[in-house]
Amino acid sequence: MKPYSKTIKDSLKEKGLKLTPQRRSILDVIYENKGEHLSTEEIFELVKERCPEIGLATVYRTMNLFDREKVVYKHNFNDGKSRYEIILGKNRQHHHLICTECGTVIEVEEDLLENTVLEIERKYSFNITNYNVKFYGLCDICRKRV
Amino acid sequence: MKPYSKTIKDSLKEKGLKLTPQRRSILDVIYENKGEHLSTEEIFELVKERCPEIGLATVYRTMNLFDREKVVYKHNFNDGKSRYEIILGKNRQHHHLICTECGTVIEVEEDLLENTVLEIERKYSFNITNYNVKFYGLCDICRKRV
DNA sequence: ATCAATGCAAAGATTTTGCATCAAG
DNA sequence: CTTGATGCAAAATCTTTGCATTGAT
Repeated sequence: MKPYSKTIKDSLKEKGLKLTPQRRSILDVIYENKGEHLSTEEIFELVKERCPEIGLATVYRTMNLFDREKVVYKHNFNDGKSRYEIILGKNRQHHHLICTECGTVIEVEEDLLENTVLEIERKYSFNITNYNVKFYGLCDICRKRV
Repeated sequence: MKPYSKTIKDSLKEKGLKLTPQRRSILDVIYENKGEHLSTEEIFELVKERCPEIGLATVYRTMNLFDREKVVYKHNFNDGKSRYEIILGKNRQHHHLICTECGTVIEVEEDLLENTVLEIERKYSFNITNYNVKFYGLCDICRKRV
């Protein structure tokens, strides 16, 4: 049993939703690629290897479901498509450095704003469940090249 | 003369690009709506009022140009379209609280990570030119309602 | 039996592109 | 005149939806 299965299955069942073979395969794929930021099409291709009858529309529907249920985080790196990252255990995202020259995305693992969250919540009367930071600039290679 | 015109015109000219009437009108519109996050279509509609012959494709092309030239920041609030915000003077963005229930976007004016930027730059060998924080959660109204 | 989930194809929406024309240096 | 910019329409993407069918509970 994959480490995510129990909790996700439960939280789906609570809402009368099912963990179908298709959804399980998608979950497996995004778990096994937890370092990547796969697009819907890429997930579709990978899932097809183990579940050839799946349709692209199902992947789109499932990713929307997983986004609503906070199983994944939906990223936008300005390449025209949504990209997804599984949310594991701790409920906060990690963050990204995005090179504006070559588009490379580098993960940042720090807990950047844990201290600030409470302050902002109070000041703006807003209940923060997650946050995400994107840093834009030049990666090491492009800085030397440009 | 609008306060942005000088610098932007210069930085365009340096690259052999022109500040045409269409581009100037777009600039006027996004400057006059600096509190908003207008979509391309919305910009198009507003620009048409003062420049009726403009085509939608020109607005798309111009917004891409302005994004590359760092005249605007291209936002994604997961509503299916890109939304733009003019970048004025100080080169850092402000940040946003996004309600996952109703989609409301609230501006956060704090300087959140100025102290952390240098640290991250060193640690990841990355030259940060801008950053953006999105906080997700429930706004005051939705928290009471849901 | 019921109700959600699926696959497929069609439709929708946003964004990009090809091309002839226009405008400025 | 040369080169970028424009407008229009067509094309290209990505994403959603309608509908008949399937599959669990």
